[in-house]
Amino acid sequence: MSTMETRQRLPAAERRESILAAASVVFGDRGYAGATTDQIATAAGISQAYVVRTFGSKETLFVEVARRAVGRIETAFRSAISADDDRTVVQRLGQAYLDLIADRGILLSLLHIFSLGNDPAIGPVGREGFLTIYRLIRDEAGLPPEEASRFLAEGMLINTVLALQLHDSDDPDALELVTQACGGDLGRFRALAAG
Amino acid sequence: MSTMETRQRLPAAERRESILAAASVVFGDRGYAGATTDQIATAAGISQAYVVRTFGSKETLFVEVARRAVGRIETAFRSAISADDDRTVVQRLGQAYLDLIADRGILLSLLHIFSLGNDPAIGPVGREGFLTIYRLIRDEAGLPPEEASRFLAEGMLINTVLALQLHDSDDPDALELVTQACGGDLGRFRALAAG
DNA sequence: GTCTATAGTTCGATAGAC
DNA sequence: GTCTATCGAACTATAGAC
Repeated sequence: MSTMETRQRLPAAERRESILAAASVVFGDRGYAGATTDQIATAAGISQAYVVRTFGSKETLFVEVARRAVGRIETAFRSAISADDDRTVVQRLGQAYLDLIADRGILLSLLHIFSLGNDPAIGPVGREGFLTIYRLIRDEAGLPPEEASRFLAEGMLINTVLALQLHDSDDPDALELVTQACGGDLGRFRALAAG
Repeated sequence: MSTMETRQRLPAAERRESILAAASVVFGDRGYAGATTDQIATAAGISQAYVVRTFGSKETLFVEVARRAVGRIETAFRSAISADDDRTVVQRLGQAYLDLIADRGILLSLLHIFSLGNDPAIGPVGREGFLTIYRLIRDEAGLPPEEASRFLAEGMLINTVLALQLHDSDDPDALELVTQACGGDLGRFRALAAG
């Protein structure tokens, strides 16, 4: 008897989604060049060849993951902007950004995309995504350029401490820094990152 | 007759330095996994085998580049702290950080190191480097945790717009953002990045 | 101190069966 | 819709000559 459960036959759209989800995690952990289509396939529970077949190439898949990640941020921010409770817009946006930590891979994939501005295929996608987010918080949330810039800076710090896994460190300085980066609630940061 | 100039025989120490300088640029552009020892060798004007021979492995070379980059920041910051002119410490540190853009590769290599916290060999080096810089600006420059954190955040944003090459964009929003990120002097940012 | 040659591995992509 | 098998390219690292 086989220890492997039978592979499921899925409609194309669902299979695409499951591959994108797996790819987001693997790309987030290892970066574009460091990730292999075989690791993504294993994470998605299918064969390596099928991953490539579904998206045409590793590069196309990465770009799709990148666009999805930016789209998730846009959605989360628009929802935060229209929430209109007793907090300020910036507070709501910050909260929304932190919540994205729970979906492992989104912020880390973006970090890797933004670091490859030199790549002829990936660079333009990264620039477009970054500017899209900047315009959203400036024009739709109404933050002046200076505040919008500061907000993005705080986001980049969150991405960095998340990638470095400083929240899992037992160094008191690391925890102090993570606490500052996430606006005070270390426990929440850790819980979201552990998810 | 050969069109290639004769290769120079250098003392080991000098050769190591020239390889490290080349590796810093290539790793900064492509990341750890994306860079090849052959690209580094070409940039350094020597053979691929000699690069590996000199450092034992690509990984060892990358770790050495990372430690050098952190060391450069430490040196620059200590110098800024002890400068003691009419500016504030934060202003001097910010200026010192921006000046590092001129040495192509330092900030970009660091960006890539910080994004690989999950890697068993590279992760610890990244965490150690990041915390070293945090402690320096907190304990030696005397910034309270909140200010130190904000300073690091601004640094991460600078790294990001630099990697994305937004300073070369002709999009007005990109330029506005870079201007904010570097504290107002876009021309200076561009000049430094152009090298 | 530095090179050429190459071994050994890994990886993305394609072909073709079911 | 999904797999197995495999090709060909790219890359790190080693061996050995000069």
